[in-house]
Amino acid sequence: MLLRMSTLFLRTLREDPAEAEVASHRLLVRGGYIRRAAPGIYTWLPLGKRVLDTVTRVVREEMLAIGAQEVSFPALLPREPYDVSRRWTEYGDDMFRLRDRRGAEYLLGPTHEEMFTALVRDVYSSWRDYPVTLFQVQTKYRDEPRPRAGLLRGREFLMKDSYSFDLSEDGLAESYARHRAAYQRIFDRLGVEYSIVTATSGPMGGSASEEFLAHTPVGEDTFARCTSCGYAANTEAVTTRPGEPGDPAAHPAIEVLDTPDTPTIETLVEVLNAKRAAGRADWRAGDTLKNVVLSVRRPGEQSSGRRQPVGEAELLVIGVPGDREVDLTRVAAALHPAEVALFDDFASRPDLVRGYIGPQGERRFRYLVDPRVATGTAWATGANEPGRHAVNVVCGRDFVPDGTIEAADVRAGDPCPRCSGGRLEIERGAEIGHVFQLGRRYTDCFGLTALGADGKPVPVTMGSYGIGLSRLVAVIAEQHHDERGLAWPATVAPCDVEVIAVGSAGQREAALDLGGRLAAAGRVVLVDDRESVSAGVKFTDAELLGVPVAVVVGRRLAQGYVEVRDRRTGAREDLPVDAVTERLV
RNA sequence: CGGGGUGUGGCGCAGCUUGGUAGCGCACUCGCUUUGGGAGCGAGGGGCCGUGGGUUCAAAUCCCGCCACCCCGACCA
Repeated sequence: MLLRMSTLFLRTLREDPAEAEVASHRLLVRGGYIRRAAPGIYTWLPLGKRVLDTVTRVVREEMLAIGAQEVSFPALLPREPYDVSRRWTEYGDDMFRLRDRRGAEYLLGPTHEEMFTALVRDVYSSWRDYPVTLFQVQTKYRDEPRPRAGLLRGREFLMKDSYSFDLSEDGLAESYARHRAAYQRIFDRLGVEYSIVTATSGPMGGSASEEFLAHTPVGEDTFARCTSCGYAANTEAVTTRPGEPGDPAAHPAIEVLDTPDTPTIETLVEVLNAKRAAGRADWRAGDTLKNVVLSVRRPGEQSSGRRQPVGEAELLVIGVPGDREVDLTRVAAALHPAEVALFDDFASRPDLVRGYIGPQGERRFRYLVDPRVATGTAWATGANEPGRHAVNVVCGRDFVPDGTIEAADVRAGDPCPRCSGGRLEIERGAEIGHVFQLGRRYTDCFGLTALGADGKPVPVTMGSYGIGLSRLVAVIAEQHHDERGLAWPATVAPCDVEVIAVGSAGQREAALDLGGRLAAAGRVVLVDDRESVSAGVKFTDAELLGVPVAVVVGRRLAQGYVEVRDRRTGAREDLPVDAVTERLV
């Protein structure tokens, strides 16, 4: 295929768009790949459309290769199936909702579990029909609270979603493994650097779940990775190695100290050392027990889909070692779907002495602790009176927590929860794929069963697998660019070669001729045949667009030579015109 | 939802303090020159100055309200 720059629907921008912060957004807009239509909603221009289609094609090929069958649901969906799954209410404000002229309610699909489940129920009935995997490539709609970074988080985005239906846990595990392997092939082919991390399942519900996170500092996910074993997990899902349990009776009795004006851990440590509390002068923040008060709200019934004040807020206190912060993202993941916020209405709870809270004695709140707070460990903590703290407060003797929770922040250097001796490092990533074993959450509520060989119904278990296609374009741009512009991997580039004509009509004709021959040999070629555009503009545009190879047809044409440039390495080489076809085909 | 900021031709911005009927660069059109690293000169086309109201002889500019958008934090492919 031959594209001519003189007629291509493209206008590059010399300056960065004001709103674009991250490189992929900036360069895709400047290079004329996409344009903003509305917040978080983008128009694809010819070059961008080509890249998106290529990414889609690769994904489709790998899905078909594992036996998945493609279907296509509407993006505009009726309310009823989402009532069945309760998501019409549970999805909240992130769902785009609308009414038809009769007042009937519709939504723009944020994800399609319901539709797939109902479809399989309506079409299949026998155990002989299973297993089956269906997928689609569909535009999804989510009214994100904050769209950002161009394609990285849009309100409209293109997604490949697939769903497996199996009659056994083993079957589900196999479908899951096949998808996981297919995803690895996809991302490898597309030149993406990524990690597979264990994840929490979020609002879809279900059990086993892994995310594919592309490595990029502009990603919105943080994950931890072990430097010696293969462990990797989203920080939300990182588990903490429990503290060593000990004998609660082995510690001296509680001792209460006057510690005026010590509202923070740092001041407390200073005072403890100054007073040689419990005969020690080596107190550190990690020896104290910090108690953080949260209010937790369970999601309640919602009738209209608008978010309403729901339920009573429940008070929850979390105990973590004093050298740790409570990471609200992790708490929210642990308590999902409840909503979590820092508690600030201390006036209403005089039993909670701010800055001096301890779990010992009688307590009127639910108390969860970090796994490091094991039975038999002793702590310095608040004495539930203003200006007083207690030492030798022993877990299992002076207080018994109501349970443990993953609430403390995860840090680089923390011990690996899986192997011994391994340490965690922290990285940023953008979620480009998510695979998980849903189980029967949807098949149960839609009554999807298969008629078994013995004439009895067999439950169907489900897996759900997604790839963000439009986000992938942004991620690839993010991982493959430099200060001059994009530098696409060959597999996703909008064209294979850009032939740049520099000079007069002779060069232009030669460039078109060369481009024609490359195209005839099966390459996708962009020829910059623009007249009255200077060589400098053509070179900088070529670097901005990021086609992997450029061929400059210019001053050495008279001697029969052209220059071949590699966008990635910057390498340049003069070649006889006739050798170019051989080299690039 | 909390914090910061911005709305002026397609893009990037100035003008606002001190009201006088809109300007610069890029892009676009025409002509001549130039021609391997964002060319020069000349001539052009294109703007409800986010929106509603108010003050005034006169509002992009001053006053009040509203709306929208962007960026940083809580959510997800």
